Amino acid sequence: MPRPARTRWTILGCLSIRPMSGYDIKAFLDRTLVHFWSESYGQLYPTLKALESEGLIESRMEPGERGPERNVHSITRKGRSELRKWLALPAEPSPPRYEHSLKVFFSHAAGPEVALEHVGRLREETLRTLEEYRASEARLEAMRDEAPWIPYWLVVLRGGIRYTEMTLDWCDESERELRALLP
Amino acid sequence: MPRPARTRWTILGCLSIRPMSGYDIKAFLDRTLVHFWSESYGQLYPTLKALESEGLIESRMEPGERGPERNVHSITRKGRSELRKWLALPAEPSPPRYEHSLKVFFSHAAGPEVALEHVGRLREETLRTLEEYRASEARLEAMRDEAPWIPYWLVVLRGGIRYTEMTLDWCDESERELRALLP
DNA sequence: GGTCTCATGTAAATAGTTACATGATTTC
DNA sequence: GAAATCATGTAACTATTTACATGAGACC
Repeated sequence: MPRPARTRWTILGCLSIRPMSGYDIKAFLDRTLVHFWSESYGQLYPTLKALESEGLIESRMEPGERGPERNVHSITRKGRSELRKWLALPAEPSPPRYEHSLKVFFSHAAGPEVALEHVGRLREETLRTLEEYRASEARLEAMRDEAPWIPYWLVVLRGGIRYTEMTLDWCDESERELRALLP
Repeated sequence: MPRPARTRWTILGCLSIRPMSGYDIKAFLDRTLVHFWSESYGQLYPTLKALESEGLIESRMEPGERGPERNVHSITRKGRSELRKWLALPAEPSPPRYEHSLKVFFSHAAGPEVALEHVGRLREETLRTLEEYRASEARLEAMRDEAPWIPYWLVVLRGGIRYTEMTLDWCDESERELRALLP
């Protein structure tokens, strides 16, 4: 039994907001969901074709406002109903891939200095992410009543904020622990 | 340029602790690292062969204590040196796959009840994980001085504990937010 | 003329899971 | 004798990324 192909649901989710081209979907994902989910063009374009042939989306070419023609996709009634079915299903776990944790876990083979560098880099990355999150939060707060999906986005975003804050605390604690291992 | 194949480093990391069979490695990963990293037999066995042919590990058959023969692998000096090199490199980000977040994000298309169910399920899963973590923490604390790698494992484990505690707080907050959206 | 953004798509390769095949030993 | 655990491995498939090919329009 194959694992569920989640690109299709991601696309359907995006199109449930508004009609988009493949490029739009990619940009939307990269701007809004980048820390929770990502897709590449290599997945997006073939899946868009499949969804059209299944009647879950409708596509039509439109002249680009500035640039080439755009292939704009809209979700159909059938697509919306499939999306709702998928949303109601429990989330499937993805195999965990925390490379930072993996490296720290095995750092005895290299020494505490190496682990400390990983923690330091993670702190910097996390600080940058937190700034992005706070900016997004302010933006979404300001337009909270403009669209009915904003509250859901905020719920997810606040999970991200909690995650980054927790990570920074962990960095503090871990640096103390690891410095104690220094020769 | 292909993405780095991280199965090899995972194997080398495990063998830096002690010699293991493929079965041992899988069991070790599933018992100790399951929430941070995972590998399947389909990746493990072929990679073990590749590592042997590259001289990073050495393998020899041994009679099983209870059961069939075991193919036991040990890390070589060259393997240890390669592992150290990889450990010193910055961690590569993995594409994020938080399906819970994805579903909550798009839950406007299905309604707050659906989002609340996801949060509820996540809480239950997280509670179970937290129990496991606490048990592991107690076990590792008790044997802290028995092996020099335990402090590194504890650092990672405490990240997991913080993560689960943060998640439970998020579930509380999100349930309040989502209940306010109920009709 | 050069570079950036907009825009669509394909080909090749990798990474990874799942299911299957096989069989020994131990425990009930 | 059934079931669980120990143990190795392969085949088929899916998911996914990366790199490439292509080109229009805007801006400097």
